[in-house]
Amino acid sequence: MMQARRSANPLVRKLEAFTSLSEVECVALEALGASSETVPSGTDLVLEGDKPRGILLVLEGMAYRYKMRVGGARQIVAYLVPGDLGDLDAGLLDRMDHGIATFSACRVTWIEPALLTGIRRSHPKIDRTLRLGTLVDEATLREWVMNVGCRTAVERLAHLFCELFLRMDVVGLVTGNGYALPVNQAELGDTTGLSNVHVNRSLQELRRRGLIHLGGKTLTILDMPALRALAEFKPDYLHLSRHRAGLPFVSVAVP
Amino acid sequence: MMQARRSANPLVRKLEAFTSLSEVECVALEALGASSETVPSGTDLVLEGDKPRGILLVLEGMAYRYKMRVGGARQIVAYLVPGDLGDLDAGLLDRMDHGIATFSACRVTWIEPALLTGIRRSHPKIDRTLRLGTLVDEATLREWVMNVGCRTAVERLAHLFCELFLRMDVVGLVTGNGYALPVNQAELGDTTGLSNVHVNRSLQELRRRGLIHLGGKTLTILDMPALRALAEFKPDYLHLSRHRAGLPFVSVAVP
DNA sequence: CGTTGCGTTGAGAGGCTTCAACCTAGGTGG
DNA sequence: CCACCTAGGTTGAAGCCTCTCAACGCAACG
Repeated sequence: MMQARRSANPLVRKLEAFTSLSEVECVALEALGASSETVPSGTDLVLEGDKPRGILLVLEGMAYRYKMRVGGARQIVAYLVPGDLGDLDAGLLDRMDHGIATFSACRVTWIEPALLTGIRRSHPKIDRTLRLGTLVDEATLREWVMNVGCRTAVERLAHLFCELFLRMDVVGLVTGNGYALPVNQAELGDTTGLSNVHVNRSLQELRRRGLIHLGGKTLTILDMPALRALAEFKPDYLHLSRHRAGLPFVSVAVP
Repeated sequence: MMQARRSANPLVRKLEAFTSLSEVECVALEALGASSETVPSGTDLVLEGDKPRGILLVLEGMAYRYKMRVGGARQIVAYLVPGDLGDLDAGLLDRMDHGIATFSACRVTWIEPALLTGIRRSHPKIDRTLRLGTLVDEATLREWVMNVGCRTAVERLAHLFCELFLRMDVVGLVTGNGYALPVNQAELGDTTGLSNVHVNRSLQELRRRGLIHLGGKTLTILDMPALRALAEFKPDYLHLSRHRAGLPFVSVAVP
């Protein structure tokens, strides 16, 4: 075994994509996932206007941040996959300007701000890496503005699938070039600024070109180079220095 | 005079919109703008792929963050107005995933990361407020995803103008419901994901409805309530607790 | 076995883009 | 002082990408 056994805690797995952690640091982080709760799909974890309570950590499942228009239109502004953490400094805000809900059943935990602060103070490397994670979240938002701002429907979906592939791979949730995507077509529409009808047609286009297979809430990427080329996907904004993001077909299971 | 004289440093003015600063804290911040350089409009301050050098602070003028597509299309993903700071933790990144350039002639300064770290360590309130500023930057990005994702052309422009009004007002750069907007129609298009032609027609629509006046690089808002209603502008995401953001016509000059 | 959620398909409408031309103001050089 | 040049704003026309509305299929489920 060249590689150390990977932690069961997705936050540890994610941070290890940015840096190498010591045993002590891993243990400190593992404690964060100790007590967790499981919520069904479609649960509102945070409502717009709420006072933030603790820092959300997703351990299993997929969730999303969203904003609503008065007419009922919804814009999904971020996906949360296992290992993703809510805003580190959420405690500074008096009220949330957006909501968070679950795509699928999720195992989540709410971290006491003081607890996290303590860990960050006693483990500078963890602190640095968490702050780096925040920068990546911001970079991802910029990429999403780009996505809805100047890509076509097919390109937007392709880009989303490329991004999620890497983010899921980092936490070891890609198997055989596929990953769980418990998101229906209407939700993909709210993500990409498209109607559900047009999402449907664009997905057919991606399938017809032999780029993806999407069924049973699992997305499989059949031709990663072509999908990346179509989306003009440049993974640098995810800053996964230790992860072999440049390789077209990256999988965790490596000798 | 009920109100203390406002600092000449826009960063101080901005932070005072979030919290009240002591004399000592103000002095510490003022030092950051001591040495500045002036750059002409159209200057590339940071190129995509660059290694970040210092933390950018805009003192005068307007700049923007952008990303390019290979075909030459450009997406502007953020505006930087006086008082706006680049990423606090930019030093953590090895290379920038986006560029920064100036709309107009700008006075800027590059802050030594160690200097800023020192100030943050010795002044906890400044530290908190700067981190709050980062949260607001992120919230603004989410709002921009919303803007290009699910608003019409006219609504997108209206929303942008409402947001900039408040951000400029916070640093005392609104006079008579107008502010400097040194951005041409093609650039507004790259901001909102529209063609320059359609920006032109949408601006005409806003003028025709008597909502704005735009000429000579100055934007004047003629009917703020109507403009806000059109854009569904809810200023909460800017978290300007101390600023009277809720008022339709806010001006700095107050008895 | 009806209901419900979700994917799929068709047809028509509309918002926005592209291309192209033209206009205007400001700056520069002869 | 005027001719020219350039950047940027404006307008028209044609087309297409995407939306809306509506219907239908289908599998899961009580």
